[in-house]
Amino acid sequence: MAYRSPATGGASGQSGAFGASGVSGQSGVSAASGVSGQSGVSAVSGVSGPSGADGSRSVSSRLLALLDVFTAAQPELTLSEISRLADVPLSTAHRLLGELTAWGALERGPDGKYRIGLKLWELGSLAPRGLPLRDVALPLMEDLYEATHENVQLSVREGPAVVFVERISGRGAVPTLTRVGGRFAIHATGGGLVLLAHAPPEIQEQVLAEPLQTFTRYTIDSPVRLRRVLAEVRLRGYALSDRQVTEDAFTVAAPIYGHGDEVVAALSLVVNHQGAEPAHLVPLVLSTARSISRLLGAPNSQHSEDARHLRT
Amino acid sequence: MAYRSPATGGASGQSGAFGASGVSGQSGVSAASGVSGQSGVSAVSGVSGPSGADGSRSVSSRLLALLDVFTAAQPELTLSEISRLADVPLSTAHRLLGELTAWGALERGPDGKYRIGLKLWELGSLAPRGLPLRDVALPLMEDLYEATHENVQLSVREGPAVVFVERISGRGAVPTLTRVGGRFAIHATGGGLVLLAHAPPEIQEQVLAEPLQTFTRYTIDSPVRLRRVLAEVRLRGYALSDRQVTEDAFTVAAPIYGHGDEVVAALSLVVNHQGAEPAHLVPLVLSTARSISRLLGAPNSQHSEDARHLRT
DNA sequence: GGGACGCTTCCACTGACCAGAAGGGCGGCT
DNA sequence: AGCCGCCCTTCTGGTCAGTGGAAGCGTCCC
Repeated sequence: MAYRSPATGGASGQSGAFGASGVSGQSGVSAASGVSGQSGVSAVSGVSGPSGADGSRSVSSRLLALLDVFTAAQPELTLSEISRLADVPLSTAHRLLGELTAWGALERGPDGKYRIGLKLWELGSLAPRGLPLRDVALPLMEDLYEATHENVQLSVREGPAVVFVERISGRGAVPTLTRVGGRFAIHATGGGLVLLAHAPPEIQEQVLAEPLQTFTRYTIDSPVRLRRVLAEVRLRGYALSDRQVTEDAFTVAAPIYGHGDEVVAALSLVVNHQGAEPAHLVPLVLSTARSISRLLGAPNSQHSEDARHLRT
Repeated sequence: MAYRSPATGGASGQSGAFGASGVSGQSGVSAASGVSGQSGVSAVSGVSGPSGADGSRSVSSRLLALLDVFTAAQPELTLSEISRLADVPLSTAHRLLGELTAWGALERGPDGKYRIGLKLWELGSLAPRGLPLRDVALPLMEDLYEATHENVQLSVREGPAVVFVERISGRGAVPTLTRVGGRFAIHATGGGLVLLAHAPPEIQEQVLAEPLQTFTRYTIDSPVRLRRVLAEVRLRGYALSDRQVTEDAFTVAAPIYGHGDEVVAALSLVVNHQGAEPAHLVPLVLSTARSISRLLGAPNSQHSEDARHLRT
């Protein structure tokens, strides 16, 4: 049985939010290796919530734990590394990894290391909030890119974090810390602010209740200010983020609506903060976002009838 | 050396027709009517009944079987649909799906249907042959797109099939049948021919031994001709595919090399076959492919030895 | 040449998983 | 309206498949 104390060694829990690898400062808590519904990063002490507090038990959770150890920083691992990180006995890990490999979820390189297999990538590409969304948005993102040659990003919300689904960045554009498939703190990025502003109240409160990680001296770090900014975002219909992630990036972000006029994603344009002209950029982003919403079938984004023929 | 690569060994498994497995019964069969080989390249056995066979034994295989029922044609399924398709008892499916959902591999929509979750998409995005490859290639693909405004595609080989990893297509470009994350018959597409030409002999023989699915009257349908074409591709260093998939598409494809100068992917440009000028397009594709190879660290693609420091 | 490390295989034990059946809600059909 | 079928959810005991310790072996590093 699990004689190892589960909690103490904070290092055990890996998964969690792997933000930008290079970012200094305290790590983003992570934890939450359990299976409980809420990826409750917040579960700091608080309510006991004994259900599933500890250890992976069932086969499936072990299987998933094995997959969970793969991160952007460590995309290739050996058997024993996986066994240690996932806290699964070596022989069990060996067998399960063998099954995963046979199925194609994992692949083994010439060096014997395990890596995520293409089959899993194919499967993941079926996620409605992933590629299908991207497929609709990409052509219009291309247009925005060609018009500006800046960073164009598409992001969605996953719990209290923002996940980047697509990104176009020219060589001359401002460098950003984001990566497609990567997570980031929701209160810092422009797209995150849009998504948070339209998130359910409980999510907002959850974010507001936790310490706000800072990246630059401009990063929003007080709940009061964040609350005010969110209200502003809702009011104006777009978000601005001035050097809140890196010292030279200025972001304009707008919401993208789905079938039921709920916010399903955010479109953001990241430019150099020097010479940025919000008055010029905001209409560009807003109109592109609206066009994407229309393609997604958002009622409020349907113009009159002139948009009919734009459907593919 | 090192450890044996289990790659092709017993990978047969159930490469299960991933494409349009018309499981819905009903009248949906029409699509596959004309197709002899269907996409089931490997599944030769005509055992239609649920009798015997059934490899689902271990828990993990059932878990994976549950995931395997999601296809591009059916990205959202109910519990009982999944149970039927995966041939897993209802209660078992219910429990396993619950665990998958708790972990984030699946999500449930407001209608209760299951769909692939964003977490799985994030995980899949770590596949070395998926996004990382894409991240390197995309900027150069962008350049090629801006120069031509045609379809630019990036594909890799997975067993005896070709998988499309990235695709840029303008609104004015020729329509193609491909989809990012989707599979296709390897002998028909331009990128597939490149990948097959540089694939291990056993893969080539496997493809040559099976009936070659045809899409147009120009599709290569004889092993003899395919063999000749492959030799030609190796000799010239690029592949041409004239209306072999659709009646109006002309494709130029070139190999992309990795660290060890092995072919890891294919870059293809799809244009309208009318007015296509291979003499003009081939150098464009070749040079772009070579640039990507160089970024990937392919020795033979380095211009001189001064490129040493480009290695990551 | 010794030691450490990592991968693979084996096998007896046990507790986690499987499979039916029952309960309750929703929507379509007559 | 009422009926009926479909679907989802929960529960319980028996059984077997998953578990993991340990040993064998190859490789790499001191």
